[in-house]
Amino acid sequence: MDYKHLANLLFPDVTTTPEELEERYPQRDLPESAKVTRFAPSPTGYVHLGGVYQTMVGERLAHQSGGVFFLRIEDTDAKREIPGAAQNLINTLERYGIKFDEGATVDENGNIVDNGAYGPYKQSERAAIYHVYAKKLVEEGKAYPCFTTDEELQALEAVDKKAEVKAKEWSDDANAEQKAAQMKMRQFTIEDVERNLAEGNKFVLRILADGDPEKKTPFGDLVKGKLEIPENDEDFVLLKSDGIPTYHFAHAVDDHLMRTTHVIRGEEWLPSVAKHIMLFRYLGFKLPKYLHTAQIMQLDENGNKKKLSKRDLGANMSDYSRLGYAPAAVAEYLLTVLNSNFEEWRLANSDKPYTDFKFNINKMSVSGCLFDIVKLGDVSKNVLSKMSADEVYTLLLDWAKEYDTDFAEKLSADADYAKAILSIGRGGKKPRKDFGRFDEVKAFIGFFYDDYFTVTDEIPDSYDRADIKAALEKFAATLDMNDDSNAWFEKIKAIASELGYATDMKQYKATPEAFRGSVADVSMFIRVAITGRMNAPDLFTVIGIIGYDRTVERVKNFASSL
RNA sequence: GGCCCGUUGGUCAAGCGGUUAAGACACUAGCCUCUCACGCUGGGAACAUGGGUUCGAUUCCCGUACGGGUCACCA
Repeated sequence: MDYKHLANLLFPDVTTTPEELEERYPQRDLPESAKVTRFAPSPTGYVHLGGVYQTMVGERLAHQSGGVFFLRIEDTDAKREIPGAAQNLINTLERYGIKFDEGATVDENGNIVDNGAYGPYKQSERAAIYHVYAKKLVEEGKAYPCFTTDEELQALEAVDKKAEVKAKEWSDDANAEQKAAQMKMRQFTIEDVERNLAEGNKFVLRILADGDPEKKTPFGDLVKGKLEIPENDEDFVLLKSDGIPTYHFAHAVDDHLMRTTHVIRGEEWLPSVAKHIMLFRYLGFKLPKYLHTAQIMQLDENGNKKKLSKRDLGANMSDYSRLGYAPAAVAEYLLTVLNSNFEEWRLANSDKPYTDFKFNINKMSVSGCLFDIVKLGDVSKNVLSKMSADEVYTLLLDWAKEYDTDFAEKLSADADYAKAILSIGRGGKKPRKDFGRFDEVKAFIGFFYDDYFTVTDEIPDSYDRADIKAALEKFAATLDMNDDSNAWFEKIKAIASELGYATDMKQYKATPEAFRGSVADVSMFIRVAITGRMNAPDLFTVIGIIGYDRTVERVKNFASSL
């Protein structure tokens, strides 16, 4: 067959040569060790935790090596595309400190535009480039047109839609039928092609696979290690009937032309590497290094692991915004899952930003982990406890503006007051860790605001109401804002003593029957009166923030309610 | 069903032929303490399974079981 002629029939408009493209997209001028990585999502809507996870790997690897990290939008499936998804993705990633050096970006009008010399970075705009290589493959007899329609294929029972296949179960017969159909598709003449073209029939371009699945190719994955994969013998589709490439073809052309050195993607791509190896070989491209990441899983109702999916809490990055997790907290959690020595590093470097951590491919896990929101909570508490009150205030206010506007108004009405509250127990070697997310904050500090203050905890009946009343009245009468914490507490001890409550806890524990209670109980009366709760941060500090008037008012109100 | 990958406490995981099998989260006992949070000291809890190889296997090989992935003109 005259492949040259065939190629011209199929791609009459292509005049560019592969050599010209090589020149247009030259080798990057970078040191040998620099890694060029990319994130290549399809804009199908929400941003998945797994996407951020992969992004962190690519970003770290590129930037730690002095390389380039770029964004490519894989919008080759128009059916699944959601408007605004790319913008949302870029914004979300930015929240998590992920910045691209190059690639698709958002301009001031909110449009996706190119930034860099290796574009276009949207695959939908690269059709002409793919066609250059498609034509080359046809010329070399490595790819061929297939005019078989979807319906015909299904009639052959060769290519079933996934749902149908599942319904009737896989069988060896189905595999054999598929193989037979493939052999049939390979049989055609130039005349067939000319006739189909003349009739205006659409075709897909298929690769002419020369692999033998009985033979294995050694393949080194950066995470999985040495693998053996059977050669590809499937004439998979390169160009769809609309002339847009499939993932496989686009991956080979784009990552070659964009000079990607390390392809980072989910392990669901592992079964496809045989196809990619074949494509790079056919095209004469150097195979990049591959790093297939394990997936983040979730337990389903049967107790089996399942990929964390859309409906699961924590899958969608917007969940973290809504719940009020600080981006740094999510990032650090991801790092604990990504690199097994991150926690150790964190312990030894508690005041450094997580970006100082040296990411190491060898410390990545081979198998998928279960998403653990409890662990996230712990990481988050630690992260928040190390922030300054100002930082927490800013983050909290941002969250509240979106999810609790009333709270936001109160926080911004008196920023100094809010910051004073958020400063309680902050700093020092043993900072308080009261909350891990911003949606927990209001319940914790609400009592500082009169509108939110209510008495929720009840003082047990075992305490004499007259004692409580007396203690509170004495407390209100002797409160002096000039006292330091010692003097202040001495006064409480005095009150306790007057009422027959022990002032020394050891003594009280030794002989509880000798007292009506202890100074801890007296403190509790005061605490409930002022905060409405049995549990709260250090009372002296709380009173200092609430101030004399409101403290006394609350104490008196509570006393008179008894 | 074919092919590929995986399997150390409830979870995340160190380990890379000889260890009392780290650590973190969670749980739990206690200490500290005006309560809580923090912190500290303890505790229970693991190498899926059967064969090899070896003086010796959690570590190496094979099988089995279980789990995951994949088999589209989706990525």
